[in-house]
Amino acid sequence: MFLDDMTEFQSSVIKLVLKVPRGKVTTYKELAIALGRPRAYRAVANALAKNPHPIKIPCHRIVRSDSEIGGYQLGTIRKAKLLVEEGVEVRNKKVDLAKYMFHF
DNA sequence: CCTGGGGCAGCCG
DNA sequence: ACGGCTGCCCCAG
Repeated sequence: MFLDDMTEFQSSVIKLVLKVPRGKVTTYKELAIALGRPRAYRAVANALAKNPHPIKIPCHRIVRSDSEIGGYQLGTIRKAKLLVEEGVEVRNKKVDLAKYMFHF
């Protein structure tokens, strides 16, 4: 499957992302912490940026710590749309973390 | 609200 | 193998 041809780091990031339920979000930083590399948030973002299956992998549920939805391979607009479809309200490119944040 | 500096896996020469 | 970039970032100032 898609977890094959990628590094350990990358696949471990993907696995965690798959745990985030619909209607919830988490941050790049949270993922880094969950991975035991609290300072690797930038690398986490990169891993998702190159993810080969943006459809099967809900990387749109990963937002920035400052509550901005952040970037997306297929366009920020698309990311916002996907979130809204899942029930996460997005206003001015921002989400209510206190309300939608998923904790590992 | 904007800015600089920090931090890290991947990619490329 | 080595070193210098480059990002779906973060946070203090």
